[in-house]
Amino acid sequence: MTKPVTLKDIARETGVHVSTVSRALDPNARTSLTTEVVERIRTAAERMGYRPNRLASGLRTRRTMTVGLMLPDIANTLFPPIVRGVESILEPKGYASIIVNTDGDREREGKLVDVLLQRGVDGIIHAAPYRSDPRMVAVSRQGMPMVTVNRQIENSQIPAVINDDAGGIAEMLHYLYDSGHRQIAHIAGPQTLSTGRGRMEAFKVATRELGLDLPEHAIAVSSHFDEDEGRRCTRELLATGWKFTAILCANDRLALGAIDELHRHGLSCPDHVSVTGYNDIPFLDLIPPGLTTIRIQQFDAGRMSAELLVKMMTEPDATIPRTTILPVKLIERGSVKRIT
Amino acid sequence: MTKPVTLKDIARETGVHVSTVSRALDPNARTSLTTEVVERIRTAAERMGYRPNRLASGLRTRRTMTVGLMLPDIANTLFPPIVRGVESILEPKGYASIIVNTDGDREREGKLVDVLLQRGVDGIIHAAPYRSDPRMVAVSRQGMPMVTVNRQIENSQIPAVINDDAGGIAEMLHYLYDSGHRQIAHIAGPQTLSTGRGRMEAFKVATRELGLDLPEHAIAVSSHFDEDEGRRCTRELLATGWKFTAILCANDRLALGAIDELHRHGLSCPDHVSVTGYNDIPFLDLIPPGLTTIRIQQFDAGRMSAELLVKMMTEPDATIPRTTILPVKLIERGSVKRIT
DNA sequence: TGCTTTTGCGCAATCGATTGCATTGAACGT
DNA sequence: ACGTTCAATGCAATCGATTGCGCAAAAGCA
Repeated sequence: MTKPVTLKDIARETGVHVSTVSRALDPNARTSLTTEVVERIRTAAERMGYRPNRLASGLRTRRTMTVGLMLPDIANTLFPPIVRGVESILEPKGYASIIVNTDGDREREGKLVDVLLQRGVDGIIHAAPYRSDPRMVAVSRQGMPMVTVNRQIENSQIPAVINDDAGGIAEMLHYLYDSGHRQIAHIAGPQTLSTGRGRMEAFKVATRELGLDLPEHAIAVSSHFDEDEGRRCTRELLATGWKFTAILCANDRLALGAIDELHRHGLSCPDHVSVTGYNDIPFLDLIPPGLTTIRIQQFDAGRMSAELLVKMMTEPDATIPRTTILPVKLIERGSVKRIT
Repeated sequence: MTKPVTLKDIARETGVHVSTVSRALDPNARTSLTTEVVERIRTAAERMGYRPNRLASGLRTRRTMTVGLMLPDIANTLFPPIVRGVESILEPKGYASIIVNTDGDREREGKLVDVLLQRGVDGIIHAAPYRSDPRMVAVSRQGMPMVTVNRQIENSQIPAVINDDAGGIAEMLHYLYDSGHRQIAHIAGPQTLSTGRGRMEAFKVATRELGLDLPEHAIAVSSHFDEDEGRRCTRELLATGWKFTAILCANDRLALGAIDELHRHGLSCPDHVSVTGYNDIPFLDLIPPGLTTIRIQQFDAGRMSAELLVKMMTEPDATIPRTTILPVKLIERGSVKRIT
């Protein structure tokens, strides 16, 4: 690699000291320097193709202008829009981000946090925390600016940007109720995740408020937010013998699995059973019968989490909202049938 | 942030010089040190929770153990699997990656390369280059290890890991031919990209070899690999009045757009017109009529590109294949109808 | 004009880890 | 027993940028 131009090179070229060059190139501290000198240095820097060495400046200032972005899995379509939202704020401000995939594995999460710390990130945006996540809480307590997005760590002071799960689930349940459904099953997400737990709690609250008296086995709990678990939980529900007319699923992939499993049992959606999802992942509108779901604002959630993080990194004493809840929207498609 | 433990801290604690600590902790250079000392230092380091500062070591050694990963858009489902493939190699070796999204914008690409250079990346994996991309070629010429994946920069020495476009297109065309189709249109990808250009050339070659005599306007060229352009090109094809029975599209999203546009004109796929895609993006099997397409190996492409890059970074004199072509596979679904 | 204040810039330490060279002490050979 | 060799560790420079302090010259003041 051709040796890059350094401050020293510019200093030699312009006949001044490197500290002068440093000051001349610093847009903030350009105090007490002749404009003539500043101009001379800046043109020289430009001409020589100077690019500041972020490593060196990071070492000295203890600010690397790097943030860590922890995801469960970038290949899960839920997360790329969050990433873009985050970048939309960070990149213009000069931050670069290191993305790591935890695969929902606590041990990996631990290793990856270490990786981020070794690289001296200025802050961390965590889209894959567990409801209880002592390690991340500890890192945060040590003073590392941190925000969670999409999920949250319960009983912690870590700011979270989440979607209105309670509102979304309630709205969906009312929608099913208004469509005539009374026997409504729920395929819940993993109870170790705030989204899985929160949506299940919301389901219980909302059914109670509606006066629905559902059997104990109306809820099947999945261990992963994926199609296979959607299928397994559907089998579990069918095996109870209970005659439900709708399944409210904690996310879209569980719902896709549920629809598939219903078909295998000769039950069609929505003719025999209505199914609803959550998140509104891409291409859902093209997949028959068109999953009725709750659209969440992934990009905005990413954007807002980055805004909060920047504030935490640059204004340590600023007041940061503990929880930011974004509104959601019911998307009506074909997977819910009105019954009488 | 609580001050991290440094070599100096360990040196003070164990009563030796920092250079001794450095050597004791270096798995390679642990030569000529008493095992007793090494052991004492290593346990102390462990106990104190030492984490090496990658910035400092990178500054000194000029190896940051960081690579840049340039994508068009992480939200495009084609790319996350490539990213995971890349990480599967880099992460275990201690590399972190900085991901940037070019959005197919040359100016942005330039800025982002600068960002990567400032951060002293040891190498770059580029999944979003143009067929002609002088800036990236220049960076490569300066000695920056670089590999392109999925696409390639033509007339350059930059190693590329790509899929067998010629083979895939030929296979698909033969498949259509064998299904009785003779009037076959092509919606080509952007001609500024090696994939768009290459697949179109392959289409021409393969039609010639089959003795198909297609009209000039059998090919509609898109400006982006997306649904809207698929629709526009389909309108263009329909407007010619030529009676084609199949459209071979340069990628899946163009194909989805094409099917949609055909429907709007009262033409169904595959009953009136057969349509084929390329890439085999997720959920395609769930979208009727099931797009017949070519499956490419994204994860493996990512993995191999990372393997090549690692080799370039660690063995500067190693021989690196200029082009690595991965096999593809035709996935038969319902969007092609056999005609007589 | 002589003294104080301000301005403009250089000096040198610093961030944490690495590494060529110097040094010390012990082992070795004769 | 004494010079030589080698093993084990210390010393100090270095990577590139930043920044508190200091110094000299210029400006301001009476």
